Amino acid sequence: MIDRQAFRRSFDEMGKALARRGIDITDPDGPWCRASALDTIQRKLKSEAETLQAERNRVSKLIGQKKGAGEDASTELVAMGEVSRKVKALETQAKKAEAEFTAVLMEIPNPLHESVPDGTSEDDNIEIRCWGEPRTDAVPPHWDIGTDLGILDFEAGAKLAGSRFTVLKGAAARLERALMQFMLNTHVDEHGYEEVWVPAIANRKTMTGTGQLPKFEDDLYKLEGEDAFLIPTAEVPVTNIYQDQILSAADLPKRHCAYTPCFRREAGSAGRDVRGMIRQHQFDKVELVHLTTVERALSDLEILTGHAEAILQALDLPYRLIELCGADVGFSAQKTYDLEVWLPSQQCYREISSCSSFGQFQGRRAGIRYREEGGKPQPVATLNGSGLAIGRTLVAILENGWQQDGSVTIPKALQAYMGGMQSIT
RNA sequence: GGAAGGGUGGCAGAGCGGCUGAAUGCACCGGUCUUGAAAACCGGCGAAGGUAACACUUCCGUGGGUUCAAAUCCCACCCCUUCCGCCA
Repeated sequence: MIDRQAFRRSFDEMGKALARRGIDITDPDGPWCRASALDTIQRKLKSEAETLQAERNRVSKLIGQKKGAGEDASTELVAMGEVSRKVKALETQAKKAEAEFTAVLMEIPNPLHESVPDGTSEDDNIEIRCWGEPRTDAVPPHWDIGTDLGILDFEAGAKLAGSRFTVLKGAAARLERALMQFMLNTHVDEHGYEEVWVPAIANRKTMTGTGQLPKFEDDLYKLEGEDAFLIPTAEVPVTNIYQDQILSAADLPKRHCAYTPCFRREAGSAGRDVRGMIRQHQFDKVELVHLTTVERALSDLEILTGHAEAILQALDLPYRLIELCGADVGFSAQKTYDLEVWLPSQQCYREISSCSSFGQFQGRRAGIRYREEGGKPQPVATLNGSGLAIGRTLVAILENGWQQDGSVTIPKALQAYMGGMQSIT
């Protein structure tokens, strides 16, 4: 959620930062203009209600004193009966206006950081750097590689659950598990993360805290009969561990990594990546989450991104780092880097990790605050990134490790996790 | 799912219609004392909105209700603990 103070005091600046996302800030029916109008109404009603409340409090105290002293207070009692009715009516109105205002604020995305490049589509994203040598020879798509080796079974996945589900068998199942272990171990042992294990179901408040709700309910799997959802990413439960807490500045930065399954309805993705394992309704991911100070947010983003890159490098997978332009940065983020891994069958780079700084946007929504010594509490800055998406990593290994004889070479770093297996045949 | 108990400030824990935004202890901050520290003593110390600063308003799980007045009484819901049932 955007900062209310800043919304009023830096209205024009913030509007400009939002306009760079392609949002029309002059549309009177748009959230930006509506928020502005609702704020005025809300504040007026609130101040009217407060004036009357002050009167009621003052006289009620007087009544108490008079009664205590055995004096007659009937005049005040009658007068306050009337005031009390008015207060109640005004309070209700003010509360309603405040709720409407907040609801609209919740739908306004995070203003972009000034360093984010301009752009109108993903074509305007900027390549920052490349790593590794992309292979350019003809490589079959991973679904053929996996099916031929008998380790990916898309038909079984479809039978069990529907399209966009896959069954992994033998070496593929083990590879999935090996990747999970390898990634967690690397982040814990080499990058200093504290590992957490969290629920894969989150309630509405938690989903709202990180920004998935209220706007993106259609992307989530909702549980029948409960106000709870399957998590689309570990970011949700891990960040919200600190929901409604005040941390000490000395506790920051907090760095957590977590493995969870992730569930996405992919409602708007009909026809995209229908074959193979690139876009699944359920996939595994190891996620990196930072809670830090406002000052450190941007520099910590570089650090976090580096931790994700380290995994790709250790697996010897060619990749590039791109910075998303204004039009492509997600709702809650202020700045985002994507890591894209080379897929030889498609002769292009595909997203395998997304690392974002959220500034105080999530901290404000989720009520996660920190206090400098002797200072006032303020929202923490949050960051997160995939470290990495495991299913897509598996795809990348199958394709980049594919040999002419149909076998797949396993990256050295994973061989110990595979029981010494060097290649899948 | 059934029964009982409970949700109060960073933590622990009183309060159970007005003098309570909340005793007390711990933690924390400032001071006295001390070569220094500890102890002891003195003072301060919740959050949000609002203000130039005050004032003022709101917040004792959440939402309603009763009352001139609610942390305190009533209703509903949520969560936690214990016991029973079921179960990996």
